[in-house]
Amino acid sequence: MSEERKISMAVIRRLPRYYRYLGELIDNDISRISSRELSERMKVTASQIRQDLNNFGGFGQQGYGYNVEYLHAEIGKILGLDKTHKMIIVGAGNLGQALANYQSFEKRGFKLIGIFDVNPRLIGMTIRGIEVYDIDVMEKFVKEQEVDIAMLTMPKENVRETANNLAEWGIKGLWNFSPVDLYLPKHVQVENVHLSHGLMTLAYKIKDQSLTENEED
Amino acid sequence: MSEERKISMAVIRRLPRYYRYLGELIDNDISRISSRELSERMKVTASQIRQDLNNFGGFGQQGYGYNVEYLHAEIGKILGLDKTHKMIIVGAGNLGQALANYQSFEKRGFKLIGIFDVNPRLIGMTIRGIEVYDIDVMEKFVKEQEVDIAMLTMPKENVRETANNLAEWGIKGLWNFSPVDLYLPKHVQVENVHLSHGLMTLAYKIKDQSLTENEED
DNA sequence: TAGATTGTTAATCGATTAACAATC
DNA sequence: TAGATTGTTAATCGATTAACAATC
Repeated sequence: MSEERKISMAVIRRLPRYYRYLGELIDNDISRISSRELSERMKVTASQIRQDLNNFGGFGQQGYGYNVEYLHAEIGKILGLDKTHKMIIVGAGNLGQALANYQSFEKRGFKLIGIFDVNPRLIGMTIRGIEVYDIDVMEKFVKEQEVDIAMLTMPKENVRETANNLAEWGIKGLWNFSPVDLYLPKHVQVENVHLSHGLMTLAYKIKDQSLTENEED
Repeated sequence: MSEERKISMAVIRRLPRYYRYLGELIDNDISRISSRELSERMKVTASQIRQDLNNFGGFGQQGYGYNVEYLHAEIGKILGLDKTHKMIIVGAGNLGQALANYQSFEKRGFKLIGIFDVNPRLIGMTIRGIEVYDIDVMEKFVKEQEVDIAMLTMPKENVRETANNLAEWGIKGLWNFSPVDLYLPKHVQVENVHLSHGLMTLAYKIKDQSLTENEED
């Protein structure tokens, strides 16, 4: 069945950045770009850009470069942004509320359809039109709505149990904001945002000026 | 002048995770651990752990393993957590407020001393005892207080200019939460949290089950 | 002393960069 | 056609893993 290449996460993690730069080029009415010029803007090698893209197919044209709009759309498809993802937030505290207010996720097809919390004072509240429900009804909701992604913004004490439950109820991806590592069945994908790790890394960089910094995402 | 090794960012980005696991071991009254046992808990190779640690010196003892408390403290020192870092938040919106409420940063020596915003309705407010100031007084504040780190949680439109200003005023590190890449003088370290990148990566993983995932931080 | 486990060197593996023929 | 730039192979570089002698 066609392609049988294994694409490394290093490559995947660079795609959103390409996607962002290409989006900006579109905003600036730039319709065509060469790997060299893009490499200068992004501070990476042109070679890397061409290698990365060629993991997925030949999107460019010799002597011309890449069509910005087309490449943007293709990378979007690779990332799955052409599909709608139904999301919920578990934990309506500060961080949960902050993320609920992110408009930009919708634009990429990530649709927030529910927020859950244990706190009676938050239940019934509405954030950007989305209701905060009692966590007791989460099982029913996740199963009936076929929720794809859950953002875990709750206290770390309950994260493991909640993650296991969600996995059982058929969730496909967890976006985990707690300082806990989740080990789940492989049909559930996990993406961690360990904020404190980033802060510690920054502290190190401040201390030690002699870096090798390979790349940021 | 002693050590002259170049330590890669791949190694540095693993340190916070070691630090976290060692902290948990301390909480569980485990005072000693071998690289093999730690590797099983963390799902990495024992070899990698020993290699990583030996970049900074021999913290273990043959036939015994590592003293948990000692290793934890040493990694803390490497990361610079034994020093106090003065922090400010620029942008008192949802995300800024969420981060202002993170207690755990203080424990690692990151001390929030001010929050800044342009919105008159937020100025004067207090979050966890820390005042929200008018952004007009930020220059004076940063210079007088010798602020180390700024968390940038403001709208992306103003981020570049603010970052440049902060760099000029002597900031050492920027923790950037906006979908913008900052190119600054090398005496200013930048750590990005591109939330949307993480979400897009998660969408890809959901789509494509055949991963190579190298490692999370 | 015997057993365990590190520190460290060597081997492997993977990712990045360079180079260039293919081709628009 | 000549020039530009891709797609792709080959070379290099770096990171991970394996192996084992040193040593507690």
